[in-house]
Amino acid sequence: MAKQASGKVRGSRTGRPIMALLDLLGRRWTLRILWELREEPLTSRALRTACDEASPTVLQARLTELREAGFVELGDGGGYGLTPLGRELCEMVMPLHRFAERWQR
Amino acid sequence: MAKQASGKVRGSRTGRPIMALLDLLGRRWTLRILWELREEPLTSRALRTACDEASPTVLQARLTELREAGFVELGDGGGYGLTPLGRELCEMVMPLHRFAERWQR
DNA sequence: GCGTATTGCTACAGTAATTGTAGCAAAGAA
DNA sequence: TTCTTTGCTACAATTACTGTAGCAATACGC
Repeated sequence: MAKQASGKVRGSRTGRPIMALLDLLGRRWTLRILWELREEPLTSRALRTACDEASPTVLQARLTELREAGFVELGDGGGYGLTPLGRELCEMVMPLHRFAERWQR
Repeated sequence: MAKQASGKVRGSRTGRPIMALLDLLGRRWTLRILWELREEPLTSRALRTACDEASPTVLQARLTELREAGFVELGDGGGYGLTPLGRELCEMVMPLHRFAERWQR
């Protein structure tokens, strides 16, 4: 897959940051990755296991996007972890846990 | 497109509700739809306009999913609006607005 | 040195999801 | 009737994702 043009973000045609963010979070596995990294950094393999064996192709793509967005970083000794900004975003996703349990179906 | 098997939710293989919710929200336009309905109900056409002319095929699919999930409902006089549960979920998405503006790029 | 196991990452073909355009039936207003 | 709007769908083209396999680089024990 060709890499996305620099700086360009799908869905941000209006220029409103919220649209770019909603679009980024609305891609498959993005929210899940943030969720799985909520406690500790994970290696790419561990992350894949946590994400129900999702294909490394997408995971790699999402990780690149999340890194370019400044939410995720690759630590020195390997392993992906949340940046301070990413942790802040994750804090907004966490409450979904309790909501989901009340929601059930 | 064939309709999804009843009750089955993609990404919920573990049975954990949070996974089903993250997967639902991780589909294209889902978060955006919740965002656009945050203030008032919109007709399908108005929603499409708000969503940057997204194809009615996906919007219809997402609206059906959101209705089955109990987050969105079709009012008597036409027009899609959030249910109380959906409004609650929307409350958790709203803070992303301010976050996105600080995030920018 | 050697093998072996890990790291992050990529190629490739097949499949599923999304797009873009066009159009439908039903309900209401003129 | 005609015109307009409602929610909704068909269809082919395009894009995104899956599943499997494998790469180079690094680090282990031997």
